[in-house]
Amino acid sequence: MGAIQLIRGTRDILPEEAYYWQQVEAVARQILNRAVYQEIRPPIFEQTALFERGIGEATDVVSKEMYTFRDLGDRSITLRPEGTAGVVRAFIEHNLHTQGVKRLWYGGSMFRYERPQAGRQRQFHQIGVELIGSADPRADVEVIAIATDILQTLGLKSLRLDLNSVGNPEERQRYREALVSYLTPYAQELDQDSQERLHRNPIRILDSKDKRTQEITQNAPTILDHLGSESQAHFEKVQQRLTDLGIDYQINPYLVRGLDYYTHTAFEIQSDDLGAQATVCGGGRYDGLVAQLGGPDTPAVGWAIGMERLILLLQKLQAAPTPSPDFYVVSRGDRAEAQALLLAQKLRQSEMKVELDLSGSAFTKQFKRADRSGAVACLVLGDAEAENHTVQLKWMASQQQRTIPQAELLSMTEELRDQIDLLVGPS
RNA sequence: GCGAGCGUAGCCAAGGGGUUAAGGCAGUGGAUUGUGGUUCCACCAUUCGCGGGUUCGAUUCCCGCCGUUCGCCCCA
Repeated sequence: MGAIQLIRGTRDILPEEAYYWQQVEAVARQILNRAVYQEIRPPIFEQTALFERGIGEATDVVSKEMYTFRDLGDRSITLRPEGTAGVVRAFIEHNLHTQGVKRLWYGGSMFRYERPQAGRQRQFHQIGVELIGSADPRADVEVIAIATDILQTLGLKSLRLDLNSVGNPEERQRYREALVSYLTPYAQELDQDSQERLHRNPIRILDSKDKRTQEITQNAPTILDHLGSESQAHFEKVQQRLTDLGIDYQINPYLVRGLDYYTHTAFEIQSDDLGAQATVCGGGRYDGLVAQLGGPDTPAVGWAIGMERLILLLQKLQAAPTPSPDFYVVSRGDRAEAQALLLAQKLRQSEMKVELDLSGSAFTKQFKRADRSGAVACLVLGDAEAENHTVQLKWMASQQQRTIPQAELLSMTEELRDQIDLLVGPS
């Protein structure tokens, strides 16, 4: 068939699902507002070099997952694979560091060329925060607390917060060497992937799912043993403050994040209900990134929530309500139809929810649809009503019906509102 | 990028080398041309993801492609 279909790894968010998106956006907005985070909207595409420099050329994201192309001016353009790099670029470009500590949030589409899977798409959406300009451990805790607040307010339970410190670059380098020398004698026993990672990215071996590899790494040195006293103090403070706030976490020394810019605190919030793509929220501190991208040396911490994954969880928790109008307007005959349209418009302007039947079919059919729409009441206009400028108001549940002048109906919207709220509750 | 499973209507599906491709839900029309939720009737896939092959004949068997699901990898 000739119909054009959507591109692999993309999805249409249909009205039923859009309900959940709006719910998440509303909750997130509210909680971010209270913490006085401001929205920032960088472009969806940037110079390729931004991501290469920011995320790291050797990372999977940059080396094989970017949507990169040349535009007509022969510039290398990349659709953003994550949000932090663009936000930091904007932070530097507009000298936002002159404004002290900046608390920013963003939302929108990200693009990665990956094999689609449940909870993993090529175009996906994130909401993220960046707290730029503070090295205080309380900053780490603040952003984590915002994330857990959002998730909790949405009703999500049984999520795990995994916490680790990846130290500073020097500590990580020392650790890397220690790990390689520990693993090298076992090289032949490691699984295929891990053998390849031994020199390219040994830290990743720690979260291998291979059984034998896991046995070997059981006794491997951990990053936590290689932290200097400052890093250690920072990490301990973060833990202490999390505990103060009553936020449960578990230390996971194997937690490694895939983007190069992370320093010190790294964390993930995971769910058991998502299969292989368990991470709903991931983030951490990135003290080197602002300088790395040409700005003043500025510490920062942030996270991103995966909207699709979050919504998968939400959908398991609660069904989306179907929207139903206050009034369903039934009409037949030219004059009546014209008056019905006008009446509907006026009622909407008085903040009533009104659905107008456009079919022109028999009243029986229109009432059938009115019933299915879940309307609280029907407004009926036929030839007789059109003639007298009246309308029949029929309450669906009680089947009580009376004839009212249209002008009167419009002047009693307050009472109608009260009555509807009484019947079905405020919407 | 690799491995495995799946692909019959808007949704859930039965079927199986030979022409009528079950059924249910939803939808549309009617019984009921001015009044709903029940009921009854009718309609609703010239076609079984797409392309090619085998065959007298394929939706059914084979191959390729596409999509999707699960896992690996990676991450949100």
